[in-house]
Amino acid sequence: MTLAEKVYVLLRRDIVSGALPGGQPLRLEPLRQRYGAGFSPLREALNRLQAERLVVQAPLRGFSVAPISRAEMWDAIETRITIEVEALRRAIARGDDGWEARIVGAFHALSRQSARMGPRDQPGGEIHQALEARHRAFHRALIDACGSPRLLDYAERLHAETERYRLPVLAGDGAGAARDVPGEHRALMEAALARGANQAAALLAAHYRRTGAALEAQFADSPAPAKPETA
Amino acid sequence: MTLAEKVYVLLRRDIVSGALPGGQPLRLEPLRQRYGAGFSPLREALNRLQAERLVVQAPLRGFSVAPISRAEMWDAIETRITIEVEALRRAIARGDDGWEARIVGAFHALSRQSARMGPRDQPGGEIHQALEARHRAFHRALIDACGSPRLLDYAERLHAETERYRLPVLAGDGAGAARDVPGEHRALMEAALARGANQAAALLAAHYRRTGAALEAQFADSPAPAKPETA
DNA sequence: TAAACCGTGATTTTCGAAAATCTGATTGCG
DNA sequence: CGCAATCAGATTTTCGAAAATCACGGTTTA
Repeated sequence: MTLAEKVYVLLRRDIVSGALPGGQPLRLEPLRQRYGAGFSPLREALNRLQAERLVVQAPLRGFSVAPISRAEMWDAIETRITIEVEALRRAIARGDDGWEARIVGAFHALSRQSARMGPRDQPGGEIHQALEARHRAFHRALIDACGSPRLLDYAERLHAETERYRLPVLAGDGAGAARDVPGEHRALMEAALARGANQAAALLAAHYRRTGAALEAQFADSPAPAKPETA
Repeated sequence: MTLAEKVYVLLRRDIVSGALPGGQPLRLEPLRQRYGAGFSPLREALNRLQAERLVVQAPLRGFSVAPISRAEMWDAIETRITIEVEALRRAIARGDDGWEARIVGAFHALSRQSARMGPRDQPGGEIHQALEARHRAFHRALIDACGSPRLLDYAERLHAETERYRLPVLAGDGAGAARDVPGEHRALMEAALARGANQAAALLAAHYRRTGAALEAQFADSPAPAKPETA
């Protein structure tokens, strides 16, 4: 693995996790020290991330982390729904026994790790990171049999974009208020295994929209959503 | 505009037009002479193109133009249909008078340039390039009011990917055999203006699938689609 | 006073050399 | 004779310096 690729992975993780918050300028000298790489691999990684909408570049004024906003969050979520619903429909139409088995397996692993999470586990901790990995693996397993490398690619990118809004919020406490996420996952799995395309699609869309609604709180204060009146 | 960005635009054009054919290794020293740039801007451009699926990188073995194949072509086309149909539905739901006006205008400009094309115009010539630009502008105008920067982004990328299969074929003669492309465009425009979402979606999908079918001929010989039998 | 002009320092961008790695052919050995 | 090890040339990747550009504060001028 080349150094440029390592830096790409690290930078991506730091942006998605929120360690590098939206809008933050990415000056090259500090990045050089942080990631122990020269200008070339750094700039290569930044250019790749720019193509993924995680970084923006202002010519001759450098890079910065792509800003976040309510509108951007919803666009990422709704686009993700468009992509993943289509992929899910195709997977339901094409998936074989192996596809079903991997869904069941991924759901089981997710449930186990979910049970392992205590209320005192850090959002960045090892237990939680494993949970995130299995959550991602479950959603990926659902659409894995869709047969389209591009849909899977876009799904992966939109996953990263939406995680930028979810992961930092987990630090707060009242995140999953009155919501049965494992139940949603189970219903989704059962609809997929029963080949109920319409129902699975509706469940998947509702799942992501509910997450989005729960994440709206973080925008409650400054970047106003509605029309300005007095100020 | 930085040098890296210029190189990106040039490289992209050369790949989409087929001047750099699929699979061709992109050695850095020749690229350096061809585009008059050092390693850094070249590699930055290549990294961006890699994220757009126009270039592939083998670590420590350099870059090459993303290979083309029947399967890749259809994946690009079907993904494009998924994206643009969704964007078109949203545009039809949201578009205002300005959206309608831009569609009518783009269609008019496209028709004019289409009439201007004689049978002796080169595929790379100025007249034909203007036609391509207006064709692209028309399809873009249809979905411009969708309100989603990501859908428009993906549509743009998939447009580039599919053009890789269409542009080189235009050099041959029997391309648009027995096909009324302007008529398809007109029907599409009329369905969009009439806010017939389902019909417009069907017309758009058929439009792209028909193009794909016409482009299948180029794979007739060597990269076989079905199972190999004797050889 | 306000606006335009110009240094100065910081930052990005680009360059070409140096280091690291791969490819292919040759040699040596069992 | 076959196969592993080795070497030379080609290529990619990385580095840090040099060039280009920007931001900003001070100065001059109308």
